[in-house]
Amino acid sequence: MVDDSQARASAHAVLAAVLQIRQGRLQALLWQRAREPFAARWALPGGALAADETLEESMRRHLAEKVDVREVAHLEQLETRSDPRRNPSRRELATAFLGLVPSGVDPGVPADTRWHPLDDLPELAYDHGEILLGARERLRGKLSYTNLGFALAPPSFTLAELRDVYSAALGHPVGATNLQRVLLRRRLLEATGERRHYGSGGGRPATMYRFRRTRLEITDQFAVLRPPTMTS
Amino acid sequence: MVDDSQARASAHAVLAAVLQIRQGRLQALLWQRAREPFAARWALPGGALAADETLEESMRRHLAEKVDVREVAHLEQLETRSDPRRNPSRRELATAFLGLVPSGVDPGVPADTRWHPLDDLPELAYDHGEILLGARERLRGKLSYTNLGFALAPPSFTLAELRDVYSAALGHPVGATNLQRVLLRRRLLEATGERRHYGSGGGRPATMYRFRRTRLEITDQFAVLRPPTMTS
DNA sequence: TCGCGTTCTCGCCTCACGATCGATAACGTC
DNA sequence: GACGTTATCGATCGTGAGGCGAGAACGCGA
Repeated sequence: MVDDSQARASAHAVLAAVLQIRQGRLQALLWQRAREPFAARWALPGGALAADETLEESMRRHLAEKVDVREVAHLEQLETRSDPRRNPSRRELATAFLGLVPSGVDPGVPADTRWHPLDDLPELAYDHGEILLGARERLRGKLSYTNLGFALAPPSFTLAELRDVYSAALGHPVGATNLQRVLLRRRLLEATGERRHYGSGGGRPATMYRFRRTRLEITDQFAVLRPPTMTS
Repeated sequence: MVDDSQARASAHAVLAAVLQIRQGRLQALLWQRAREPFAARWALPGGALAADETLEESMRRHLAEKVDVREVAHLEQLETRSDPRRNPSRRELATAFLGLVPSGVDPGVPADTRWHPLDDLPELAYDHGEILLGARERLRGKLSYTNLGFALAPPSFTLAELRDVYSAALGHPVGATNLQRVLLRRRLLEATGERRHYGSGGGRPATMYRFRRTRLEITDQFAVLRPPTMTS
């Protein structure tokens, strides 16, 4: 155990914005505080950094108390918050993370923990509200120029399902036709060979796809000022 | 003063990758360590976080020891490094920053401090080499979809000069024609009304431009999966 | 003053890519 | 087997980036 003076002095916390598409909406994992400060307010999962771990190790350790960490398909560091007054009781830095859980799974969570849609949030503890909105912006940006979709989509899916995932995450309608062409041209998707129905009624069965790679990759060099086209 | 146990326990540092285009090359501000560990190695400017300041305030305070901070046109937080072994002498977290100095000015620096081209670096202390390369990647990305060029370019410039700035920062040739069209279409540049010569000999004088805004702005919504075009 | 080299500026063309729409394919259901 | 439903694909359009070359605007020297 660390003694109290060390714990107070080191005071570095990790916080996760864990996001998942649930019921067609982008939702975040929050838990309700029991004690002061901010008793009864909702907060991001997290906790104190220990002496011998990296920030990411610490984040996974604390997340494990709330969800099955194996369900988290992507974890990435965001901003480190440092306002001396962000925690009223004591000076504390906090490094935020973005965690993504694929759609479809429903990890068991403790009694004090619940999913909340990002477009209908309660008031949050500390600066967690800002962190959450920042995490959503990061997600939206990276969905467009990386293969990050793999972390939100189920292991395999029809294009209609994938369209709904992207649409919920981005917050605006997305054309399925276009989504297919873009992701196929970038070679992000491959057909599994199976087919399945989307809705209840009949109709042509959709071919199922999966993401080829499940690690983050940059897939779109930014348009402007690209190096001279070297056509092979 | 903080006592030793607190200083050891809190051990959070800030580090800046300060970049500028000098002699047509992207260069970083480094200082040469006098003491162990890593004596005689080159290192990023920075220092310890104090108890009552934010990370950015701390970063500006420490930077002031190396350069005139008023010359730093942009300062933005990067990754927080947390490997327990990154500092061999003691556990220390470090939050990295990206700082940009406009081309043209030559801030006075202390005797132990010098500019080094990023494509010809010495071996650096700690993990500062990785930080520096990460900072360059961030810069290159943001140059393409924001107005960040303002922080590297002089207050006013010809298009040929601006092309050289972008070319040095991006590491590949950039067409002046195209650069003009892109930046004008995005309304990032405006003509100052003056004209000036670029090289030594004669030639048509170039019109001078400046950036309209000197705060970071996103200027290019990512291409993919854009919301439906709402033509006004 | 008149050419001449130099540098910048602008317009035209091409190409790649996103967006949209309509036609066709592949099912369930009655 | 006809019909509604859903998925898929191709054709087309618009837009923006890249490339090239003609002309514009200078300095300089004969």
